[in-house]
Amino acid sequence: MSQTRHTGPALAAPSDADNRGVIAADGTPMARIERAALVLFAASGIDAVTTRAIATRAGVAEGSIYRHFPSKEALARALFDAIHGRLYELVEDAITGAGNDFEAAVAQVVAVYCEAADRDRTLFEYHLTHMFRFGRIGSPGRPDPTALIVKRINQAMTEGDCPRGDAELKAAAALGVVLQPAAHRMAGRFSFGLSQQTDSLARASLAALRAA
Amino acid sequence: MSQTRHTGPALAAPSDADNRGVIAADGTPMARIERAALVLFAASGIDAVTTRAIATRAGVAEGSIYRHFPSKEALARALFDAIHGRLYELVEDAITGAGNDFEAAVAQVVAVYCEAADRDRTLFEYHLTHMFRFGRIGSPGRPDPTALIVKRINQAMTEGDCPRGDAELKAAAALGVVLQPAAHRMAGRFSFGLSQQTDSLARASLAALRAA
DNA sequence: TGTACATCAGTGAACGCGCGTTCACTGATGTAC
DNA sequence: TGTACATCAGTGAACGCGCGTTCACTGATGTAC
Repeated sequence: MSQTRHTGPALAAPSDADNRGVIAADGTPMARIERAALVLFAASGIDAVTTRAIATRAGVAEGSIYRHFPSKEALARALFDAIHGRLYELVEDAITGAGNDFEAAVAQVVAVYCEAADRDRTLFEYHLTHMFRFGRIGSPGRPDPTALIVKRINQAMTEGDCPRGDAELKAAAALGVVLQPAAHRMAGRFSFGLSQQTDSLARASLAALRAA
Repeated sequence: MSQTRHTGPALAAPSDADNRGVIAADGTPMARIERAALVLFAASGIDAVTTRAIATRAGVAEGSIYRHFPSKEALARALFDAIHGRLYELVEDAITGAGNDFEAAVAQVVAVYCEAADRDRTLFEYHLTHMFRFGRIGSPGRPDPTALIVKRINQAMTEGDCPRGDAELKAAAALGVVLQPAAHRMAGRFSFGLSQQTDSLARASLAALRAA
């Protein structure tokens, strides 16, 4: 289990050597390249963004991008992996922290997603819109937040905390309760913070989980 | 309200002159171009697909694409609008068909999405993955299935069929219960038909709706 | 401390490939008289 | 019915722009002795 709790700037895991600089908030050229790429990728999608545009926004020469990333695709993947891995840690902590209390685990996981969605909206929306591109299952060793949730649901079913059913389906339904509002906010359907709705969404998520 | 019910091949609205040929199943070059583009767009995203690839798969010359669509982007948009408009009709019919029975309305709408997701998986997944690109709110006159759902929820709240709350949030949560499983299936997390889970998802959707 | 050298982030011009789109042409079909 | 003409889907070679990437060069920093 990870040491880092919900502290630190943005979603970056502080003092994580493997993720050095990824989405860090300091003003180094590398950080500025990452942030510029993130903002543009989130707004228009990876393929619609040129390395020219990234460099301009970051205030560096185009060639500088290639001092830090082997390709534009690798840059995009590094950004995705940073947020994806961070969510894995946060979900892991949330579930572990709730111990045997299933309802608390659900509430904590929902809180993790709501907070992540609010804390760094651009990063979260990038994650949301590029799950289809990078989030396909099957790469072993790849952190998979959903798998943690599925595992916890299976445990809850054997312990009688949740009606039996397909755990993958239940996990998807429960996650959808949180992620779809994030998607709708992104589409301009509403604008309030998801964190304000944590309780409401936690209840809805649990209800969906049990009913599915 | 539309005349067409859940009949006809795929998701095409039969005998709809405005959507002539869009996603039609006949073997005309135009239909083959649309189908080829749809399959490739759904698999790799619009920007990663070349007009070369579309033409090859459709068995036509590259120039032929431009006899039917002014640009690749317009082709992509036509495909999106076809499924989006079709979903609007289906949701409209489902809600109208249920009359004053709110639970039935929820169940019918969920059934619409499950059936659409199974009937033409490629088309539905294209819709799902390109909502972020084409589905931003704010274009007046554009059909908006979600708006229908929001309206029905508001009605249910005034009639006492649903606890009060933010209708947009409730709609998102309820939709997420169905769409996230579709996304997870797409990501390879499971493979069964969503139609088999209609009852289960309808219950979960209603529960989320009430709890949110 | 001073000198020589290695390393490396950053630059910006240049490259060349691949892409969306165009265009002159063809043959089939429809229409006027 | 036959002839002349218009329309239009389809072809495939060609175009040229824009893109991701490369590369020779610069200056700053670190290190050996």
